[in-house]
Amino acid sequence: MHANLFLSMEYNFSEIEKKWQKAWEENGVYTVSNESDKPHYYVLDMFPYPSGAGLHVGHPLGYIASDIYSRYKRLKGFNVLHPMGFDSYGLPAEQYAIQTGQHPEKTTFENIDRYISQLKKIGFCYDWNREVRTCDPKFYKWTQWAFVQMFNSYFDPKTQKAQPISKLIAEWEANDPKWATLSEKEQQERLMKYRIAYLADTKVNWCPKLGTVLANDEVSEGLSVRGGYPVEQRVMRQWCLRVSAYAGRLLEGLDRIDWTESLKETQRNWIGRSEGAEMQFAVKGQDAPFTIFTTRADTVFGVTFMVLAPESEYVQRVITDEQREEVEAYLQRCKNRTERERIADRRVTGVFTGSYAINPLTQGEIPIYISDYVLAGYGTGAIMAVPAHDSRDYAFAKHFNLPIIPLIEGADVSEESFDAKEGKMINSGFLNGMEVKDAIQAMKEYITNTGIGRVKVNYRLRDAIFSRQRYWGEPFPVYYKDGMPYTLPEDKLPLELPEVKDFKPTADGRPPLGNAENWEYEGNPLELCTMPGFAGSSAYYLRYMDPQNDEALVGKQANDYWRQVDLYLGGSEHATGHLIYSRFWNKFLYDLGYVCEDEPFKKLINQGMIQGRSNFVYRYIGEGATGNLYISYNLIENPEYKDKVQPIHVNVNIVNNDVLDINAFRAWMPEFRNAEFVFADGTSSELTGYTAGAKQYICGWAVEKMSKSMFNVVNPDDVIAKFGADTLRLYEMFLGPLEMSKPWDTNGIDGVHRFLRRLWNMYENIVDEEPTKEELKSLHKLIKKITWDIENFSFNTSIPAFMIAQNELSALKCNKRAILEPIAVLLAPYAPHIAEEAWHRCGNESFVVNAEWPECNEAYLVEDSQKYPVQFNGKVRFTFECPKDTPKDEVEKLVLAHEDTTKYLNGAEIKKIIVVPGRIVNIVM
RNA sequence: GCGGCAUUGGCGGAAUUGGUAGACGCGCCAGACUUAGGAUCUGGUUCCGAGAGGAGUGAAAGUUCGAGUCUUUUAUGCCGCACCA
Repeated sequence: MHANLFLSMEYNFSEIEKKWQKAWEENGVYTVSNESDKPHYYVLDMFPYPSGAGLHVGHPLGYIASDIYSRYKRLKGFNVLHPMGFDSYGLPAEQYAIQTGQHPEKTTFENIDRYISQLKKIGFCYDWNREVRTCDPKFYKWTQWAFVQMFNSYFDPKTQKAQPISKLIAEWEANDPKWATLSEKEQQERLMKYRIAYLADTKVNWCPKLGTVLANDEVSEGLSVRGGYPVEQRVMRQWCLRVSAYAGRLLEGLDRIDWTESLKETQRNWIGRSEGAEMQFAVKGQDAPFTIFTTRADTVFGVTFMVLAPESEYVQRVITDEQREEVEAYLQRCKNRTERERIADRRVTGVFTGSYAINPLTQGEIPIYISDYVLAGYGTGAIMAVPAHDSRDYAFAKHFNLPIIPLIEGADVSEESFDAKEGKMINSGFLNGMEVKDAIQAMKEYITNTGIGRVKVNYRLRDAIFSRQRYWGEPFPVYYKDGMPYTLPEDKLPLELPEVKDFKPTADGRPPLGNAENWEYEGNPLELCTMPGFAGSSAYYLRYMDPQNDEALVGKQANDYWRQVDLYLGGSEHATGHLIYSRFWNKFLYDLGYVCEDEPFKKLINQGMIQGRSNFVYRYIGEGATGNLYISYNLIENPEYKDKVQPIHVNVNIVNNDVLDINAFRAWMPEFRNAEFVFADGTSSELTGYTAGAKQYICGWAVEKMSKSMFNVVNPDDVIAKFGADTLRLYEMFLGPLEMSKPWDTNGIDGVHRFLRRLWNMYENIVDEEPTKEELKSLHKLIKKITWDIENFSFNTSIPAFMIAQNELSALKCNKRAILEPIAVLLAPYAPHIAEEAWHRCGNESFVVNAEWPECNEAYLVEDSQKYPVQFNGKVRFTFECPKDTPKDEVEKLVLAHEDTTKYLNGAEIKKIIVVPGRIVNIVM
């Protein structure tokens, strides 16, 4: 009887959460319509790769934040699109399948199912009817479709827009008599140089271990980001996307979107705009000059040699016969060096070609060298070297004993180069006496006027390599005829991924699709490569707007309604990959009129990473050690144990608030079965016979990456089983500011759980009584705070606000509907299940997720003490408004004359008035 | 080397426009209830000091009546870019 009564009051989170998740699903509460009178708002999470390990506690951080914002926007009366899907094509999914010896389709679907069940338990308000999977033919039809559009388009530099390639053909037909004389193949070859998706022989990052080429953002320090395998440079015929054509617009668009400065800066670096000049240098004894790029046109008078990249097309032209052997040896050496070796070993290397260039200003003869410090892919692959004012040229000049001519007054170039762009020019003909900045400008004008060169903007951004010699990706809708590629007609899309006998990658780069039978179109062979992982993720946000549409990627009506992603949440690791490709892809579709916004993501927030928090036990290894005695962390600095203990990672799931569950520890692994302990108070389990309970063993801890080998992975399912989804959601937000990295630390989760339990108790017996002024103040303070927090993405500070309100109201023994009902609404974004139950306990039939957000009435917040000045440190403070430029003594007079002054001071004697015009007045009494 | 961000008690972190630093939670201390406590409740908890009082937001300087907040210098940590001419 007693026990039953007690149980009925208990906060049974698992029952409540199951009940409401079921009710929401059955009633289609989160189903979103494209037809609504309400204002629209689109909140998007970066969709996950469904990896084999499942979700850990770090993954949902961003999802929880976006869910809070979505629910808030709904309560504010918006029609909110908040979808979820799976980035299920590409390397990670395939690597997992290979490692576990299964077909990628099987593992991918299993992983997705697991992800969905984990996500559903957390109580997100996703509209699952709109789920997309990039490996679904219904979805990748539109990835292939976009590729076909890119193949059939070119970038018009005049309008800075993509145009149908038919326009280019029409122009050539009209104005270029040569065009008609070209063969079909020659015409195709010429067009290929303009297409936005094009096939070209390029230097690529080839990763033998993964058996595929990789894009620049998939390679870091010469190793593949995925797996960390070595990457080498190779020339291969590959599909590429002409992303570089959009460099200017990608850069300029950053100014119009609400992203963090650091992320924009990362993209600006990656795009790498640099303003400079291209200049022609004649080669002695040859007709054709070659072109270099420089940002320091002012330093032409100090050029003492030229350098070509080893892969430069100029190289063969300038090798003299006597130098040929030496040069070829050097070129061969460069070819064999991996990217990683080149980066690791930065010793100066190079070779003289035997030829000389003519300095266009001094007419002096300068030697032409080849060195791998000049990159073929940037600028023209050739530079003019000014050792006095460029550190790389300086190192080269010192090594080969070449002259160094200082060009700036006072620059000491005996030990190192002077790279700064400041000072007065010397030794520079007509530039002498000018400031560097003016000299750059003057030289640009000079070379433009004399025809030596022209002003040029260069970008570091390269075209994206779009082929992968892998199985698990979108097939290209491309067949080959006479060695040239043609795209499939649109009504043949999707071209489905075929079954193959062996899908594993090959070390020699033959794509697995070569194993497919009948892989041809009308007797012509189909492309064997597949698309990279970023293909499917580049436009998925558009598909959510209109996921069932068979006629278009996104229907015009749906796109006009939702327009773009209003809020995008995800990790900053996608800054130079997905977030560049998506912006490029969207701009391309915008140019062709398929979407109505030029930028895909209006506002973007990066959630911080959740690191692991590892726990340690300390095995005694000193004198007489048996190997199964463990010393409590607080004792390891004691003389008897210092330097005689060995830290061992212990599973964080058997540690609670750094206290080890010693029975669970003994059961964890056979080697710990007979473990004995020295507890926090110095008593030993051997001596006292304790096995559990009263004595505590304290574990040490450290912040490390969350990984299996450190036994610090925490599964959200376990947290939910123990505390419930609402506690998990609240606690993840409570950990700290959204955008900061922080360790997952379970210490303190009890505090949040306790709060929910106490709150729960307040909804036991609701009454319809008039609230007091104090109760109203608590409520309205909370409304104001929570509203501000959510609008400013400061979710971590909301939880304390709820706790304070709960404390205040339970001290007042408040159980009034007028107070508790709006609190349930305020809580709904954060802890939707308990809020729903509370809402129903207040007597509501509808769902709290459809309720209306309460408005704060400031009148309840005004206190008598706030109407009058706050007194502190002998000063009286209040705000006195007057124009900012009022002189100080004038303000003093105004203050003294003001009726409030006499009222506030209430007869006290004024000793001093401190005035800050337009702001605050302190009056010292 | 270049760029961005951070630094506040034993810990995570508050302080929203320059206005009483340390909210809230954890941990710890004390008490209540209890056979028991890794349950619950109440109170305390920045540091030094018995106290009055003093010091205090990585360090140093500056602006200001007033600085965690603004400026400069500097130290440390994290992240991004890097032979990009």
